[in-house]
Amino acid sequence: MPEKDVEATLPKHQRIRQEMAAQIRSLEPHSLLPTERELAKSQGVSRATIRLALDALREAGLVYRVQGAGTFVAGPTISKTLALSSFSEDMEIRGMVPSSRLLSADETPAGPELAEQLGIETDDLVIRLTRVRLADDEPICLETAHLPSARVPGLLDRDLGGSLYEVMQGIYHLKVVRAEQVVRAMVLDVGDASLLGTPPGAPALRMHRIGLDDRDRPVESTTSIYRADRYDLRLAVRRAE
Amino acid sequence: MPEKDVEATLPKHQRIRQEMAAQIRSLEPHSLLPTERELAKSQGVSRATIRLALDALREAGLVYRVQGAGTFVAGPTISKTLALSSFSEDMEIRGMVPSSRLLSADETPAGPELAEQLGIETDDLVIRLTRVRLADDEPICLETAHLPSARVPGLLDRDLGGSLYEVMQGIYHLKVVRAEQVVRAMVLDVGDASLLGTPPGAPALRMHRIGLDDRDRPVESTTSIYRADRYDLRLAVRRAE
DNA sequence: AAGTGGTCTAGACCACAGA
DNA sequence: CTGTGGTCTAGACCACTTT
Repeated sequence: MPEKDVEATLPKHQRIRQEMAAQIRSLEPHSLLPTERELAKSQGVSRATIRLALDALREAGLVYRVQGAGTFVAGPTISKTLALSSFSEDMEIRGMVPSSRLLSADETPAGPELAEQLGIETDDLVIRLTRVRLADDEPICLETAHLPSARVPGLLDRDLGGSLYEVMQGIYHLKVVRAEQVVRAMVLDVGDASLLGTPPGAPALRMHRIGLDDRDRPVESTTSIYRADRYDLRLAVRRAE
Repeated sequence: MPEKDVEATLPKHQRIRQEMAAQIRSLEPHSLLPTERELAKSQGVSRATIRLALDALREAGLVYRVQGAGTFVAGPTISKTLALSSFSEDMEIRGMVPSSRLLSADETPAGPELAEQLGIETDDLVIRLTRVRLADDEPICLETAHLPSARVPGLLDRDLGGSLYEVMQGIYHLKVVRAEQVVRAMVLDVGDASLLGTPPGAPALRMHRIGLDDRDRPVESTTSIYRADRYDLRLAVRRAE
């Protein structure tokens, strides 16, 4: 029962954050929350701990604070703060069933560009996976991932039909916690269009991602091509400062 | 001289954050920073204050922390955390000179869709601005903004050739601090293509934004169409939690 | 074992909003 | 004015790594 253990060892501010998040969903936008001092008292913790929880809720776009006035429930948010997510998670959030069709899986020397992106040598090996990603059995995305072979030994022998992130984390203890993404619009050529089941010349979103682990080391360089008619990118952005 | 006053009234953790950000830029990636306790001592503040500064630096992607080991300089970041920015700011960051060609400016009833987005009544008035946005005198983006007339009285009589956000903030004290964006790929039709100086059928990024002020009230609904060959979207994303 | 960041406490004063 | 969130202190113990 890891479930209970995890909950038991959760820091207080995270537990409080989760409880409050659940409650907030049932409140009207712009309703006033209890004051930080009241929450501290009722939860039996210090105000600093409550502030940690509220900070996270504000970061997630669930509440906003007005100095001198109080803390309020935010308006509805269609999108999280563009949390980094895998294709599988992304589709599950949208209520669809993700699947995958493997087109190719091999190992080659990185070459100059990938070596630079992944922080390895030009002739170090990388594993290259090309997959069609489907949601509810409809092709949505064409994805080519490159991983440094040294970080994922034996990956090619594993089941590659599901979430790559889950395999990376579960088997290799590789957690992608940060990524740099570049998004462009493009039109599909004949080859890509046929793989995605669209007419050639249809628009698509081309996303390139370099994923970094918890020590800021690059662990993936992935290019994804999404059908524009089945996919959009939703993001909540906040002013810096 | 508001300059000095502002600096003088800056909270300590923000001042420390700025100092450290400047120093970090001259350090090698993955170098070890002083410990939080050392920083607290050398800056003459408490550890909690140092942590506030470091939290902001981590949020900005400049450092990462490893429990038990220390705080380190992050690798180079091509993109900020997709800070919310206006077209003008966006182009200036890319080292280009932004300008604007006004196509139309008028006032109409909101209608059901805009009313819903802006939280106003269907027959409340909105100001609609359509502009071609240029960078270094080349058309980049076709932008249609809708603002609730009640929030920006007399806007149509002002100079609309520059940053709308600057006018909103400077004249009307409207600060957009948060936005919901939806990004899609599209192909340009004949009309849009000719305004942007591209062939019809060329790809473009279509971005719709609802901007919210510091009290979470919608203040703009804007659609921007960017030439794919002159514009990409760069974003740094982090894992939630 | 020693030292790091992660969490938490119990206070305090400040700047600001609102009646 | 009162009460709010914003900032800050000076501790303490815990979880974790060992650049």
